[in-house]
Amino acid sequence: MAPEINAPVTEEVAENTNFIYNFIKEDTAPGGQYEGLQVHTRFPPEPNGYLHIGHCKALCIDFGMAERFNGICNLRMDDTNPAKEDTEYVDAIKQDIHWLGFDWEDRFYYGSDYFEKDYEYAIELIKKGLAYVCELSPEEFRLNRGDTEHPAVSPYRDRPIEENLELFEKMKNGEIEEGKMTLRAKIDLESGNFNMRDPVIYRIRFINHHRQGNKWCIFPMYDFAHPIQDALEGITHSLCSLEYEEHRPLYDWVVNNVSIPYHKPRQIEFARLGIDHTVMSKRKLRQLVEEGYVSGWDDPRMPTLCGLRRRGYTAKSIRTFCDSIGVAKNSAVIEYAELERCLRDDLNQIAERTMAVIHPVKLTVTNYPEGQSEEFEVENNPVDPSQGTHKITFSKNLWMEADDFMEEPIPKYKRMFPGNEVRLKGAYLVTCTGCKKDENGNVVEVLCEYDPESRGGNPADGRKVKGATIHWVDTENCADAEVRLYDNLFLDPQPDGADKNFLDCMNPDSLVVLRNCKVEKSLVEIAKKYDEDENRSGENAPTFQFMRVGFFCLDNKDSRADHLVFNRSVSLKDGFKK
RNA sequence: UGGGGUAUCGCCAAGCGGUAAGGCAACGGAUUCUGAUUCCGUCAGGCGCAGGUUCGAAUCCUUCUACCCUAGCCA
Repeated sequence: MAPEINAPVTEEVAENTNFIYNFIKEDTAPGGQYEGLQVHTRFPPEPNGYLHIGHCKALCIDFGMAERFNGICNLRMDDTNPAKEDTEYVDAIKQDIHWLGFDWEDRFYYGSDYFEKDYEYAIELIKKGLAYVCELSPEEFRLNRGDTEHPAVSPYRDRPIEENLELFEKMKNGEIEEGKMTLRAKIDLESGNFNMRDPVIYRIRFINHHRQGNKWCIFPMYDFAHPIQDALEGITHSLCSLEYEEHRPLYDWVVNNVSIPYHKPRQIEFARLGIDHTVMSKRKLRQLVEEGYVSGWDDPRMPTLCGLRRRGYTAKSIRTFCDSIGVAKNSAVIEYAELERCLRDDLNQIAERTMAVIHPVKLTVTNYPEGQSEEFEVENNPVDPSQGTHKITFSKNLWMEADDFMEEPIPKYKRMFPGNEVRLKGAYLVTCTGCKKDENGNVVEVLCEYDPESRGGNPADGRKVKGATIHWVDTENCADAEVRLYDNLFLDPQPDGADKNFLDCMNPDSLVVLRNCKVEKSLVEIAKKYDEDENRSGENAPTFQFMRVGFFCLDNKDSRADHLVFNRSVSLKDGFKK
């Protein structure tokens, strides 16, 4: 049985309602303006850059809201400005949206598909006496825009309709120079809302359009094109960010003065997403890329979807995040910790556990026979036993984490220090007996003795181990790896602040590369398989939890089986307070 | 300055005249072969300020304040 149109999919749980949900519910309820219509939204990115997590919030609202009402959502490339857009981004945008798990089915459109219609509607406005050709140059236009006390002025406002028609035709035919003429909507030169002071709705641009080629030299402005696109697609709810709020009167004006075939769409605005310690504006992100502050749009420190994906963020975690932050009109800046928590939650369920030592120090089990080796089986994921186990080997010579040894322990330290007994994860109990240092006093080797009666990690006498469980890898059975540790791109929580240059706020240590890390040999096999993957940039790379260290994934660009590169997606929470 | 918005715990956020949900963070404690996870507990005598209406106000009214957006032939 087909789901009933507009019946909310989910039970009406108070937690997930928001003002937009409530508006749509009212609009589609009996007596509402869209009673009997299917909820229809759209996601309209401009193809001039890569999608970032801010877009994901919009995506979740546009697609999510439609889904919740058994409605549909279109994907539309908003490409009315030929100067800024490029086909290059279209595929990347589609890929990112699909990766997130949203589907526009067969409803993929370009704003430029409507140029013909836009043109017809412009003619309609002219014929109604609601638009005119203005010959003010851009500079003159600005000077005549008026101010708080003075209305705007255009000497061309009362041009006869016939003449407007002729001139607009000339504009269209390429007979008029760029900047010499515009088509303006005749609305209200005195409006306190400057968007209504006879806004330009068409400008001349002799530029190749990425899809229309040189078919057109006049291009509709967003404020004119967007409401028409929405109306023609049968959109009911046109959801956008807050900065369009004062454009709404113009949106409504267009919709009300042009003969649209269906119902009038309703624009509703919400606050865009802000996250601390990063920037979200396309201009700034582009600058980071172009000026080499990051390695590209997909640098794992970038808030772009391709960057987050490369970093190891799962689509699920990003959607959970967007769903958890709410929808409101308050300009919010969410703490990065919120995003991290969503990632940890997801990865904790799915990431295979493995041992890796990122700051290796030799650990020698002095009473273990030289040349002997044995195998242990360790669980792949303790929170999900169905993920099985894998084997690791143990010998006299191991690698351990430098952090896990202190010659003189600080209070509450329960790792390796002389005299302390700890457990080597999955293997044996060992007691630290000392260390060796180089001429500079740096610890180069830690020494310990194992308890042969504790195979598997459980002592024969059942004694309780006070020390920690330490991770390790066998020197005889490990691989070298490069590990990239990431931190916030910006030290300042709000690099976007009005009085600062965001480049001055950058974190010089946002990337730390460790080149001599030791990982379990079994990861090489996984990396080999991954080498054959043909869509590495479009999906998540194999992801692991390096026990006690953090969640890591293979780098989708630089990692190869003969040169492993891991990105730290997120660290583990560290409850140890020093 | 004109116009448009927004103010509820460190960060989000519900609340729509009946006596402050929830999440994140933080902090205790329990369990744990990851100082992780999980689990339990604590966390606004108060809703930007000041008045007013009301039996009762975060919710209604008035003044004020702070912050954000906007004044492109960008979207």
